[in-house]
Amino acid sequence: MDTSNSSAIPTSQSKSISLKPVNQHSMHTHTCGELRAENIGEVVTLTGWVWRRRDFGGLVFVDLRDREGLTQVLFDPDVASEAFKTAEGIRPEWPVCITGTVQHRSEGQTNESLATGEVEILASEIKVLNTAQTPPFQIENHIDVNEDLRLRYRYVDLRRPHMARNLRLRSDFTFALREAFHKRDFTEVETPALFKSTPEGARDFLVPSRMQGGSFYALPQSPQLLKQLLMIGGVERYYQVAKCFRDEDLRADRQPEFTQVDTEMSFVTQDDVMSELEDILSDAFGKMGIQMQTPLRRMQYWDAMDTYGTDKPDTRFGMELHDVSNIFQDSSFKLFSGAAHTDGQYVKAINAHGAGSWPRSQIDKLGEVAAGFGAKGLAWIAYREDGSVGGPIAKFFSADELDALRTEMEAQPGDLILFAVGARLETDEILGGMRLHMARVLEVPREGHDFLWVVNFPLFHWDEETQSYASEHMPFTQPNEDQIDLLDTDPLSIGSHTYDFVMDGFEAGGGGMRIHNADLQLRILEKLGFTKERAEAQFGFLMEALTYGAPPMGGFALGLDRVCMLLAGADSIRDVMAFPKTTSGSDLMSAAPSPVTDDQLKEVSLRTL
RNA sequence: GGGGUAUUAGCUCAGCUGGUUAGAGCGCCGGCCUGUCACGUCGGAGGUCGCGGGUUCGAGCCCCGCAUAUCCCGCCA
Repeated sequence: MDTSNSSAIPTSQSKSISLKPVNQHSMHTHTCGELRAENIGEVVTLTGWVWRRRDFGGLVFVDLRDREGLTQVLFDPDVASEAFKTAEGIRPEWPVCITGTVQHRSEGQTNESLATGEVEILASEIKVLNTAQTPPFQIENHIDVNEDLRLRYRYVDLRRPHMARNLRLRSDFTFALREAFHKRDFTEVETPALFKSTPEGARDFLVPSRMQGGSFYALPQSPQLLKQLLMIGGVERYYQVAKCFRDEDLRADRQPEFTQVDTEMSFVTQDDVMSELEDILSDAFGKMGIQMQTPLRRMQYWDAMDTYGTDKPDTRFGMELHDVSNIFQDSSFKLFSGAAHTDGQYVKAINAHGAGSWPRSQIDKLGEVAAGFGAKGLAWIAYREDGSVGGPIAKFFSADELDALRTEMEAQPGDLILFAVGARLETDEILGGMRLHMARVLEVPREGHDFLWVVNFPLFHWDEETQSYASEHMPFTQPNEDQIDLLDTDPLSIGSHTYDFVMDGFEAGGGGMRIHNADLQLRILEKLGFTKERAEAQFGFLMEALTYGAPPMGGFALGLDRVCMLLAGADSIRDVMAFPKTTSGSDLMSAAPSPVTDDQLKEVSLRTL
């Protein structure tokens, strides 16, 4: 969503990183964002694109735009008749080179919304460097353009000031991270983009091998295995700005290729890694003008689930989940009292402030929303403005129950209490989803940025579909040492050395300590349903490496695109990527993916003839 | 794989209950204009109403299918 005003000046977000070029070589003497009153009298040359042209017949104004901003150029036939004639014929988006004298604008004609608004250039010469077709859409922030058109003409879209600003912001933040890592003696190592297919987890992008027909590389889903091997290789402190590839369906915050700022450390404890990361992140965010208080809050996984209904809570607003099972233990409403008396069953609730005055029909529609989060129905009670209690199930509750509920939920007149009944995770996820939905609909304010760790994820969860244990994070995660005995008796209760970095309700990064013992790694893989043979075929190289003196290690990966999206205030990571793909995985500009020739297929043994 | 929304001029959109020649703003082209800055003003061009089928005397509008974009669920160790 474009919220910027019409002043079309891309500016770098980060104040502390110097963007002033040193010994810059180019056709111009100044940028279009640079000239001020102190430059008056100087003869300057600017390059850029024609943004707007205002032709007064006897006088032409041109706003010249480059990535730094806008400068007004004045063409006066009495000063330069050739240049004036040329200026009458130029059109928007033509690249031009203009030479002239910086002068103060006429009395009362300065433009305060423009950084260069005090001055203008009285042109003596203009060189047309190229012409341009009328662009498919106008180069303005405040125009919403269809995504397909923007992507088809991405190079035009990128000229829009907010897009230029986003790319600069991303560059600044990436640089700040690199600086932070580098000055803490991390080594940046590039790992291969052609690697082995390890189809656990996300689907791999496959690359057929020409030299070994019938065999395939895969593009890495992350450098996870490679960075562990780097630790075994003695790198000790590694980082990389790494492209990752996952062949899964897209979302506003998911692209098939994306960037992680990946890191790993050796001879460390979990606290060592988290403290180091806090230093690095607060350093980098600080350079973007964002204060991050350290140490960060650490929230236990199950606390996050039970209180916010998600493992990536946005804690900038309340509306927490409450376990109200006790209140309804003896209720005549059997759905509630039944659950309250059953082990592992809960009655939980959230309070949506202000939705209690909604009309019945609107509240009923929430049931469909809740169904989307797995609810079979949605029970609710409205505390009406007139003091009465509304809702189809209100009649089942005693005055005591309603009072206890009112106290527990801190319900005021006009509040709406939404219930979920069922198993722990089930109720958490339903109400977690409803909490975000209600916050969005009720426009609950969410100011500033919110950072926290969610720690101690379970090692496994039970996958109903495959009827097997599955890693909550990934198969190389170090289990809590004092719970390893539970592997054979109660694996689901084992916690792990894991930490997700949550920013504004997004999973902005995640990491953990890794298994550095080959036997334990094999045990875990077997628990995940691997036979010894398959574990060997898939991860044998890793387990072999672990036997050559693997140090204790742990690390982290930051989702660079998501963080940049949040920093830019964008709605999609597409807006902080230069050339993103559509939700069907197409590049509309180049029309990739596209068919290839039979000859190409034969070369990689995908077609025989 | 499933669900929602959208698709009308170059762009963003309006188009009522199915009824005459499909409109607006911006942009574009041309004229006029020496202080504008989203300049003003006068005029003009510009439409396979996403595509295919159907219902109807008549379809931009109703029905079916398809395509594309987008949001969400599944999926994303």
